[in-house]
Amino acid sequence: MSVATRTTFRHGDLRAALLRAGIELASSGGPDAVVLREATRRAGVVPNAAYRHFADRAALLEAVSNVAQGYVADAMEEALAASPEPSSSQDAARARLRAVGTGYLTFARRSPGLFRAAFSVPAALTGKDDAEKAGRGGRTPFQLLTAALDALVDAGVMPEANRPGAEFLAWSAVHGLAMLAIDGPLREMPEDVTSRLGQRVIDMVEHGFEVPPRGSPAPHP
Amino acid sequence: MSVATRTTFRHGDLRAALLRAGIELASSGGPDAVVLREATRRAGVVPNAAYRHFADRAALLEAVSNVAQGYVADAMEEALAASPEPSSSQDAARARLRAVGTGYLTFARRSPGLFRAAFSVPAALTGKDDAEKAGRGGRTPFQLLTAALDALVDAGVMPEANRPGAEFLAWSAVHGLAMLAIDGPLREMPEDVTSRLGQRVIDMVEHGFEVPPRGSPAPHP
DNA sequence: TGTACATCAGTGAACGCGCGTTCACTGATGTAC
DNA sequence: TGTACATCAGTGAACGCGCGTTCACTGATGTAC
Repeated sequence: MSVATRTTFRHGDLRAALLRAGIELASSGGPDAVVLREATRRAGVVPNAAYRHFADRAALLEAVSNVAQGYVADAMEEALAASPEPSSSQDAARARLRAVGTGYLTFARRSPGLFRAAFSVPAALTGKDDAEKAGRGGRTPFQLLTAALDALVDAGVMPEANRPGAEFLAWSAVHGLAMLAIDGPLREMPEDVTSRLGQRVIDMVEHGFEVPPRGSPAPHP
Repeated sequence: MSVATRTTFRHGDLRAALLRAGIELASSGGPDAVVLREATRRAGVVPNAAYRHFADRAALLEAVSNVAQGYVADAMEEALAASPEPSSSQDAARARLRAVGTGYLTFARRSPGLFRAAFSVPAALTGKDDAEKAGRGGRTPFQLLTAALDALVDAGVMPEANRPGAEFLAWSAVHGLAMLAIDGPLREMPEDVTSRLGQRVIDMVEHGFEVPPRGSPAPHP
């Protein structure tokens, strides 16, 4: 694979090489496949050399997770770019939220191993360094989601009363579908079925956000 | 823990003992903690004795997963029993669906390790033997969900057009929340916050199911 | 009711595996004078 | 511009660990006559 044939004693950029190897490993086998020794093997280096650049295996895994989260952000931005021109500011806000969900699901389907590395590793998610998780646009998936929800409120599509905690409702819905499609009962389903389900999950979230909370007066039409 | 002191050569019921040990292990460490050698240790038996009762580690894990799924079914039935007396058949149908979701989430919060063993092990979910996954009421979580959705249609609460695939929409929403609360960013949140989020996720699902699908005429009031 | 025998649950010992991590080292690089 | 030296990236060897699984066995049990 990417076994480097080195002539120099110094590697050059071992940290980057290990990270790249870690990403390859996560891609094909998920977070459990991110194995220090294998990463050093692929970088053409002795196992303990990794400790010059990562404190331990968990640190490598966290770095991989951050990169993967950046990719997810990219997928979200791509989905937004691919969405049809909105005819109103309300539609624009809706399209933005849908793109966040669609990008998340597309990435999960396309790179299940990396997806799990991004979002199924407790330590990685707790890590504070937001900048490391950003995509090319400079924002993390969570920031993109938050901004999309804010825009939904600003456009008057979502009642303010629904806003608090909304990121976790939206996240739950798409995350659950992603997990069921990767590990669970949807694993064997053809892609067009799961992607239709994805759009329905997003519909459900959208509806849920537009409806005023329990006990509120209905908005006038 | 449950290290048996045996006087007889025959164990008596080693299969059950291994299964019990497997459940203990999953309870405290999730599916990865279900380790053949440790299970035999706890059963007071030599490692390879396990092979008289399980083909391999995966078979033990699958059995643990099935038992755990039975527990989830029990939690759902308990949630239903605890829900307030419905005043109409519509309310009864809604309460049934809510109980399914609430039981799922309650179990995930109470037994995260077992929950993951139940629903994050591909092989376990694909296995055909439904009876093994049933709770005391004789039904599996998936069967309870399906029945609740059917009841929702029968009561006229959910348009028939929404019915196909609805189990995966509902499942996704609560499953995602459960996973985020176990492994993810909701892990550190106090229980009352996550349980309120749980109810909001269920609200969202309920709303989503009652709204006619895109492009359909609105139902008359 | 008593005995011979087949069954098969659990034993004992060992296999090969790969992992993360620590230790004392060496030798290429970049810097200060 | 040339040389001495400190730095520190990568080496070599080893550690202890626990795992799943296979093999040939032994001895308690239940059954057939």
